[in-house]
Parts: sequence; structure tokens; C-alpha cells
Amino acid sequence: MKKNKPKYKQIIDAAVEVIAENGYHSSQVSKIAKKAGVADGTIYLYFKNKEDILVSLFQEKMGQFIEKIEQETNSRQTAEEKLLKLVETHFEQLSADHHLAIVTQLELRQSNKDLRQKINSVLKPYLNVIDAIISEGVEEGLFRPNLDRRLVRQMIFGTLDETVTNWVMKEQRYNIVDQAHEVHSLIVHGLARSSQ
Amino acid sequence: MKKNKPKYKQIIDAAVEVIAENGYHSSQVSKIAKKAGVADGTIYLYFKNKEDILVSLFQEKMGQFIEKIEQETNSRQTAEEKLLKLVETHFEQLSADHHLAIVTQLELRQSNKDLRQKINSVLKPYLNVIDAIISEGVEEGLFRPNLDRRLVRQMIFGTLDETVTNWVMKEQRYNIVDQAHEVHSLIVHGLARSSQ
Amino acid sequence: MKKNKPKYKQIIDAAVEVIAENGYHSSQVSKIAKKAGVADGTIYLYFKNKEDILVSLFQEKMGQFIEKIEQETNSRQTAEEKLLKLVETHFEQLSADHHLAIVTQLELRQSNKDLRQKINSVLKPYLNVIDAIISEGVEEGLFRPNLDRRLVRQMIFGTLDETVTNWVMKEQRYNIVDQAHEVHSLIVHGLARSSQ
Amino acid sequence: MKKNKPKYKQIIDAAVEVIAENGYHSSQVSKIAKKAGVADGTIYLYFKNKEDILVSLFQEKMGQFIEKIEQETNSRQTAEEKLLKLVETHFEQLSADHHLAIVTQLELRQSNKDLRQKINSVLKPYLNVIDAIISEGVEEGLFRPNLDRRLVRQMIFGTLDETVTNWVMKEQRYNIVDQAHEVHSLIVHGLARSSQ
DNA sequence: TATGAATGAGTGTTCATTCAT
DNA sequence: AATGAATGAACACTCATTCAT
Repeated sequence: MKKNKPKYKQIIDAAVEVIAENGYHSSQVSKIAKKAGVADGTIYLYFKNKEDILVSLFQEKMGQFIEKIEQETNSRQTAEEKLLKLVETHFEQLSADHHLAIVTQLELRQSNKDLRQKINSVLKPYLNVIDAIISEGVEEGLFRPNLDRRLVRQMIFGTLDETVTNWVMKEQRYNIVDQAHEVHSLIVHGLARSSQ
Repeated sequence: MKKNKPKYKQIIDAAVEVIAENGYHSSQVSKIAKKAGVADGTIYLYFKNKEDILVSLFQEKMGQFIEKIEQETNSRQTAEEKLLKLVETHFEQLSADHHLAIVTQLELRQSNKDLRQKINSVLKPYLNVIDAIISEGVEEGLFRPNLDRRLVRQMIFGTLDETVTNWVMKEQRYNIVDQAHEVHSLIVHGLARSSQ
Repeated sequence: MKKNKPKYKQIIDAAVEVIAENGYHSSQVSKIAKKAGVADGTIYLYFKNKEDILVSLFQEKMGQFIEKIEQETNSRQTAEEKLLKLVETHFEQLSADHHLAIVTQLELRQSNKDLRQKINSVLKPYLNVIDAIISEGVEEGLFRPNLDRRLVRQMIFGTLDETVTNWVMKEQRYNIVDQAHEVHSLIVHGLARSSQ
Repeated sequence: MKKNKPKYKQIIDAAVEVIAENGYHSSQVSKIAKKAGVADGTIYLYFKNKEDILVSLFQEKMGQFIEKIEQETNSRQTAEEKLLKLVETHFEQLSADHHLAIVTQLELRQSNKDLRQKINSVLKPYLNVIDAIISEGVEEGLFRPNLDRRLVRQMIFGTLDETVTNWVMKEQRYNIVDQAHEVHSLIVHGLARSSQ
């Protein structure tokens, strides 16, 4: 299995670094190879083409990302707690890897439709986690029963994504994890005064 | 003023069409020139470079977009009503111009960091509109007083943006305007049962 | 019509020179452009791709080559005289353009199957000229009536081609035109002292 | 002697197959190694480089080819009979090995000048066989005494080569051996109804 | 002997921009 | 103002060959 060989991870980590530092469009394969300490040709022993590096990068990193979120949310009891843990873990993980944050929030969005479609399919499991929490919340009687699941999912993901993107564009000058409670509160209770 | 000459708008409209139909990466300057019915070189009498076409496109179209939202929201009394009108008008306008929806939600995101920064500055007035509504809501006592304005703005914009993007990616097969009330409700009251 | 613009011929002539001097595999597009005195990109205003330069080169040069042979053979009366004129003109023309001789006899044969197929179709009119002369000779009663036309054509073309190729590979150190009569004699009368 | 080890022949036979099936330009060393059932590196224990495989292939196969022709022609008495046997044996052998026919007539011609020069030197003994038959024919009084040996050799080889190449390009859809007599007749007696 | 992972040189083509007319 | 022919920089990918095991 190529994915377990050291050079596979070496190249992916180099790609994250190179893209974060140089931007998507200045990240030539040769630059990634150099940073990874391998020859250009070696890249093609582990990846089908340049796009495959990027898809694999996203799969690898988001796989771990989502797995961690699954674990953490499962350690909580109620949907509300799970949702808070999801927000926290989402922010924590991207906080912990600034390069990755830049790559996922800014650089990888510059990719073409085809690549973006693949990236979206990697995100599917994450959306499933959100869906499950919503369902749980409804069953528990915590959340309103007549919620449009798709819209809710879009609100949650859109809010988190926009929040992280803004933080990255502000060059990560504040602590985003500190905002988890407030974001969670906005999602659960909205803007209105009457909620508590 | 170049912006008022007919060819200026002609080129911008051609750009929207070409990008919507061919995608960002297949939208060469020559293709835009052809669609606009001018020579390649003529483009450069009206725009500094290719990026300038895209920025101008966004300014022109978003300028109208935001102006319309300002007008519509101002015709409402309370912050809650204004917010609903904002969501509705946001959805209506993109619903009314499918090409523009594709360009703003999908294609222009493939641009590089530099261009995206400029695009963001065009969005600034929109964010100000949102901010004003929030402030109003707080003053009216409708919204919670201790809201983090930036986070709220990100929740609102992120939710709308994600909702529209999903609609575009689903090839606009459903009526997004129908969802305005539900989205508004989610923003104002959140997921929780206890809100009304 | 691009074929009549000066740069079209300029590029083709440069290609003949570059290929003759550097060999097929060392004839990069950039080298041809440089020799032609144009930018690399200009090549692609006149030719679809590299292969198209080579096919066009062959069409252009062989078109003239074959036309000349048609003219010259038509100025003769009998099939035998026509055949002699054909051999002479074939040798004369390649003698007169050493670069072209190298390109057609050696370098262009290194091309892939696809290109060679196209090259063969350019040669078709030449084979038709040969066929016509054979038919004429048979009708005149000069040539044997039961000849297998295809085989005869292959003998004639194969003999001329092999003769020229050998001359080119011997670096054109002797006068091939001097051999026209002898080659013609071999084709018409064969090896035998006296046939009956 | 490496040439007698089993892997040597194994690799050459693999090369013939791979080239016949995939074409010259798609016949990578790794593909030949795989077909031969050895590792890529093993190739280089038996051959200096890729070109050496091809030269060796030609030497090996043409060696047998020519040897067979020498034997067969020697079993005949007169130069004319020998020539007929040469034509027949030439056709028969390539008829019997379609892969080899494709490789020698089409694929190996795509090689560069350097390789083609080496290939030509492998053909030298064959040309000598032809020369000997011509000399014999002249001595016997069967062939004209003032023949230009080189031209005759080129006529004979050019005719055979062109005939076989056409047959291969027509995908070997007819029986080329059937044409040996006619080809022989053309070589010996030419086109003319009656020479004197 | 044999392996096969690793190497790295080499090139056709696109397209934003310019500038002589 | 308008044209459009000409420019030339930039880059992913292949594959013959090597060499540590």
C-alpha cells in the first residue's frame, strides 16, 4: 500500500507547506518535490498526477480531521453538547495546523470544478456527522422538530467555514477557539433575545 | 469616464456569460472579446488587465446587488423584517440571474488570493448593511445585546453564501427563494426548541 | 489563406533546414521558430501543432515535386520516354535540394505511424502518375499486358526510393542524376540479357 | 557469452512482441522487461542500453533470416533460379513471422539515424548475397554484363522492401508469397514486352 | 545475478499582453 | 479609438538508466 510508505506522507506534508507558503498557483510539482526531498519523478510513483496530490492531501488531512470530530462528539451526551464539541474541535484542529488552515480555507478553493467536486465528496462524512447530531437533537426534543435538515447543515457548515476563513484572512491574529461558545450559541439560539 | 461608455458594460456582460458558460479557467480574454464583439486589444483600452475585468465585473454587479438590498431593507421597519427582506432579496437577485449566480458562487472563487482580496473589499458595504441591521435589532431589544457583531455577520453571510452555493451546485433545480423564511428563522432563532 | 502568407513558407523552410541539420528528434519547435525568425507562439498561428508543421512541409514540398513530375512526363510521347523523364525529374529535384532530400529520405521516416500515414496519402498522386504511365505503356504495346500494376508500381517506387536513400546516406557524394538512364533501363528491361 | 543465456533470447523475443503490439514509441524498456518476465534492471545486465536491444534484435533475427536465404539460394543452380529462391525465401520468412514483419518493415524505421546506420550494417551480408547472385548471373551470361552492381542491388532490395512494406501496411491481408514469381519476373525482365 | 525504487533531464503548447497600423 | 498579429514565459509529466540491497 503506497499510502503507508513514508514518502507518501512526506510528499503530502511538503505539498501543504509549499501551497501554504507560495499559494496554489505558484506551487509547481518540482517545488513540492524539492521540499519533500525527492526527485520530480518520484512524485509520480506515489500520485497519478498533480491533482491527485491535492485530492490525496485533502483526503488524508480531512480524514483525520473528521475522525477526530467523530470521536470527540461521541464523547458527549446531548446533541447540544455534541454540537459545541464539534465547533470546538473544528476550530482547535485548524488552529493547531496553520498551514493546513491556509490550504483548506484559501488555496484549495482556487482549484477547478473537477477537483472541487472531489474535495466536496471528501467532506461528505463531515456533513453526515452534522446531520446525525441534528437528528439526535430533534429526537431529544432539544431542537425544533420541523427543521429543514439541509438548510440547518448549510447554516452550521457555512457559519463555521466563514468564521475560519475570516480568521485565516486576518492572518490568524486572534484565538478562534475562544469563539466556539459564542458560535455555538448563535447556531443553537440565533440572534433573538427570547432564546436562552 | 470609461465606465459609462457602452463597450465597458458590453465587455463585462460578455465576461459574465463566457465565464458562466465555459468556467473560469476556459475564459480567455480573446473569448470574452469575441463575445463582446470587440478586438482583443480593445479590452485593454477599458481594463488594465484580465484581473481588472473580473474585479470590475464584481464591482458593477455587486454594486447593484447591494444597492437593491439596501433599498429593500430600508423599506422595512424592524430589524427582523429587514433581515428577512435581506435574505429574500439576496436569494431573489441571484435567482433572477443564473449566469451571475454561477460566476459569483463558483467560478470567481477559483481566482488567486490577490483577486479574492479585492472581491472581499467589494463585499464590504454588504457586510456593513448586515452590521447595521444587527445594531438596529439590538437597539430595538429584539436581538441579544451582547452579540459579537463580527461573528454574527459571519454566521449570516456564511449561511447565505453556503445556501446559495449549494443551490447552484445542485444546478438550481429547486426554488431557493422559497427557503428564505426558513433560513431567516434559523438565523434569528437558531435550532433550539425554546425559541419562538 | 494562411498558406499564402510569407510566414507560413518561412516556417516551413526553417523546418526543412533545422530537421536536415539537427535530425528529426533534435528539431524542437523552439529551434524551428528561432531559425524562422519568429516567436515560438507564432508557429501556432500558422500550424495546429508540431506534427502539422511536418505534414504541411511534406504536402507543400511534395506537391511541387509531383506537379513538376507530372508536367515533365506529359511533355514526352511514349510511356518509356515518360518513365525516363520521371526517373530523371525525381533525381534532379532531390539533387537540387539537398536539405529536402535528407528530410524526406531519412528524417521524416522517424515519425510515428499516424504521421507516416498522412505522409503516404500525400504520395498518392505520385503513385497515380506511375500507374498512368504503366497503363499507357501497356496500351502502346510497349509493356507486357499482364503486368500486376501494384507490383510494378512498388518496383518502380521502391527502386527510386532505395536509390535516393542510398545516395543520401552516402552523403550525396556522387551525381545521382547520372544514374537515371541505368535505373530506367533496369526497370524497363530488367537484368536479363535478352528476354523473350 | 551472454547471447547464449536463456534470458538474452527471452528479452529479444519480448521486444519483438511488445514493439509489434504497441508500436515503437510505446515500447518502453519496462514494458519489454515485464513481458520478458524480468526486472527492468536485468535488461541492463544483457544489453548496454535500449538501442542495443533493438540492434541485437535485428542482428539475431536478420542473422537467421539471411542464413536461411544463403542456404536456400545455394541449393539452386543458376543465378535466375537463385534469385527466384531469394525472393521466395524473403517473402516466406516474413510471412511466417508477422510480428517480425511489422517490426522490421514499420516500427524499427522510426528509430534515429544512428540506430538505422547500425541496422544497415546488419543488412550488409544480405546485400552481399544479392551481389554474388548478380555476378554469377553475369558470368553465366544470363544477365547483362555492363550492369551497375550497386544500382541492381538497390533495385532488387528496394523492390522487395517496398513490396513487403505495402503488404504489411495492408495488414497482411493477401498472400505475399504468391507474388514471388511476378516480382522475380519484373526484376529479371523488366516491364518491356521484349528486350533485345 | 537479479531486483525495482529512485532519478532528473527534456519540450510542446497556451494565452495575457503589446504595439504598429 | 480600434485592431489583431505577434510575442515569449511558464510547467506537468515520461521513461531510460542507475545502484543499494
